[in-house]
Amino acid sequence: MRKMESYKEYIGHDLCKVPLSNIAQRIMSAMQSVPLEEAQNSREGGQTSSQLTMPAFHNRCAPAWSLPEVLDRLGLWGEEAVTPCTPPPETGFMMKAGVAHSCEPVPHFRIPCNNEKMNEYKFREKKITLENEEEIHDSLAASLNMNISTAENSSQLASTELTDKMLCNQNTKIVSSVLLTSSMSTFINYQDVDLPKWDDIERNSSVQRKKNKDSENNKITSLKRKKDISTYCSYKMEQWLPVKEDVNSHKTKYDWASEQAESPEKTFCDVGSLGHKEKSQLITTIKEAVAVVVTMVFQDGSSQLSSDQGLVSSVRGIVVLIKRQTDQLCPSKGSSIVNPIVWDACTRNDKFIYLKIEHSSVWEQQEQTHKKYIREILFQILHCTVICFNAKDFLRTLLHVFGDDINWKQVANCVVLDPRIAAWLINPSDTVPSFEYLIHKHFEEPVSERTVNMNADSLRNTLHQNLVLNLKILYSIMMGLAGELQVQGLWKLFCTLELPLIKILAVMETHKIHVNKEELKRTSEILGLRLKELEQEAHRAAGQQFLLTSSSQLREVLFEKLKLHTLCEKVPRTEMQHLQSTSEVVLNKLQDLHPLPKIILEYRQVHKIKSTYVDGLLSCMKKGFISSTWNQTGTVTGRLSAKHPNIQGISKHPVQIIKKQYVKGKENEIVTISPRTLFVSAKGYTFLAADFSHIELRILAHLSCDPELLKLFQEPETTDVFTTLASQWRGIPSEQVKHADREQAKRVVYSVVYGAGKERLAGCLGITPLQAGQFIESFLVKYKKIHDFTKKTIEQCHNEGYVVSIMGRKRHLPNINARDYRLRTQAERQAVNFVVQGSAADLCKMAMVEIFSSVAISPTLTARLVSQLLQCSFSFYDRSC
DNA sequence: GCGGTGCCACTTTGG
DNA sequence: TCCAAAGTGGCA
Repeated sequence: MRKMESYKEYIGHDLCKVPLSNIAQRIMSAMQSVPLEEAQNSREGGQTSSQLTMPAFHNRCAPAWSLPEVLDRLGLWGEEAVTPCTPPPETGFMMKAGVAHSCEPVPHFRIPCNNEKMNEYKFREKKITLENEEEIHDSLAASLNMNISTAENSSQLASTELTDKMLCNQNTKIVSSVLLTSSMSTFINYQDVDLPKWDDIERNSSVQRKKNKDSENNKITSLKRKKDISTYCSYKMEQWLPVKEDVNSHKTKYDWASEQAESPEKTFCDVGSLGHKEKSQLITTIKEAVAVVVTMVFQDGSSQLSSDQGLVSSVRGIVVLIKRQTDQLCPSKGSSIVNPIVWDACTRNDKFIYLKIEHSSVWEQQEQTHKKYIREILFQILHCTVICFNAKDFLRTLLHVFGDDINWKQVANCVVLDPRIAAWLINPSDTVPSFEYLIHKHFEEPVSERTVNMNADSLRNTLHQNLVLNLKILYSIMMGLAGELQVQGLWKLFCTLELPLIKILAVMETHKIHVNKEELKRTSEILGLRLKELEQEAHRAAGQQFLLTSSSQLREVLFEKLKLHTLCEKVPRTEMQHLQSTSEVVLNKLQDLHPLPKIILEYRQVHKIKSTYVDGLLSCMKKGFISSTWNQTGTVTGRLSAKHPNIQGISKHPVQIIKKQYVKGKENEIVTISPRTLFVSAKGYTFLAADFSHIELRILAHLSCDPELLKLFQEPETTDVFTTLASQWRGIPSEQVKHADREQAKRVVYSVVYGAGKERLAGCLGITPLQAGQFIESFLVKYKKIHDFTKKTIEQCHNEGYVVSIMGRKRHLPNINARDYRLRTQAERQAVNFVVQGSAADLCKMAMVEIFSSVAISPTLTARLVSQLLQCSFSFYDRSC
């Protein structure tokens, strides 16, 4: 949400006239550097090139995944973007369309690992390198040049040298430096020395980052109070030494019980107990750390690593494992995950600290001093590579608790690794419900904690010990998953899309969306009254009382009492129990035979609005606003999902309610209720909705190369594909196509593309199955290559066992070779759907990441980027506008 | 009889 | 025998 005045300036008028910053100009010229023809050639090239061992779809992904380039290849840029234009000679942003299809992404990061899988992977990579050396060279140079040239003004050659160095010097690479050049590239890409800095946080390349880090710290230190009050310090420096570790303890694979319980203060150090000197020493330690592993501890004693983590409990503190050096990992046999006990022996320099967040009853001044120091530490932690299970929750808490001191731009700059997301990316059918589940999965042994027969003290000791051990395990699991991601070719996707998205979602969740509570309550009453009326009408029509919301009771009335099924054709059955369905499709069929079905249809519509969008929304409200929770690992296709409320499912279409007037002579009033207008923007602001246009269909056109479908997008007069299709089918000019027609056309297209049966389509369109069958056939004849694409995808899935999106997102479909016809065909449809829907998810996430990083730089750039990116499809959801 | 839980049917959204 | 979600209420 931006200030209205600013957006009017940028969007309301001619965007081309908006002056651009230096870096924005570079981006824009790079966006324009690939002519349409060339882009199309590369598209065809991508289809025919099959020398590589990777699946064909994977070949399409660009090694340097810049959004403009990917979109270019999909024909997603507007006219301006495809006009040939020579970029300025000094630009480090040249895109080479020809390289786009040729290889899988080359990861910048290596986990020292000797297992066979890794060797095989390296071999494969080497093979690719030899075959496409030049292209990879160029593409890497292109991707890295953006990072380096702006900061160091170096040539392409210099950056390539750096790349080589990085690739050769694998065994000693540390996580943080790697992430600077891969996951952070999204943000660093936009760097320009000419750009005004928006805050004190450095946001430069790895080289400059280091320099700035030092000066940043000096700044922080200078902010510190001259005298630290540490009167209640009872612990000294020695006490935040590493926990005692038993080198011989790896006799069993995973022996929790063998760890001796120690006193909690020896386990990890509460930073509140440190003296002045120790405090600054701690800051230095964090500054030099290669990574930090963090977890939040809640009031009820649970942590982010507990399976029953504090749902209601508030945050008590944060436990941090400071990794001072990269571990010399000793991989266990047959597993890419390192045995934590073995690994334990190599980590003597690690430190554990505890940061108290909760407000206690100590003197106000001490509290302030403490908070200031905690803030300093967190500030420093945000400069490290942070590993956290459910990192989004951690970042959101930081924004919430330290909202005055830590803003979203600082969070935007940090590098977080979340093993949950890594595990989900490897197997998207697995939502990875808890950390314990993750351990269980990777060590294949039940995890139990020794908590029986203990007094309060030893119980606490054990909890602390477990926490320490869990943080170590978390680190090693993350390392293992990183290796696995590389083996699977998912590392770049993880770093460039999923990791930056964590921060975006954390920031999104801290935003408050205001809701008109009074309006909601009023609406709830109106709807309640209408429901009562409809209930009475239904009882009269049925000739008996029954529960309208109960499908079984309705089934009884419709088919046993009124026997309506005997008056029409076959009534569809429910999926699981094969009972006569009472769904919308059925009720639509029955509505001419009896008044009851129509009443039920209206009742359901009103009931849905009341329960989900009005009362449901009220129950999600906190102090007059709502904020959805976003789930990054909740879908198999890579899409995001939202809950409490599901903001993606808020009804789009307004509903008209007859409000009866109980005053004589007064006419009934018709009230229009549109759930989306119940959200209100703050004064002086407005909601801006921006959307890709026909993204899945465009992806389908790209992947299938169907000439008819491509034509639809290439014809300049075609503004909206579904409107065009609806006008063709109905034989009316496109101006006369209603919104409902367009929506129907959309559903029909997707239904047919993804393999809907004629019965389903017939129900959807209100035509006979025979007609529907004919329609499907003619559609697939007209768009012949879609069918070819579907066949090819299914075939590929049969061979490989999985399918891949354009950016390498994978979905395994074990049922693809099932004997059961039903299971097999379902897997086949899912395979086709995943390739397209997963690719759309890739692009949407990429857009989010690009837009988010550009917002942090300049609204002008953002406006240009958004408008081009989304084909200028804006709408304002605010009645005041 | 009461409350919690899981499954199912149905609805909304997105494509 | 379109795909992917979340929310609600009934029912066992």
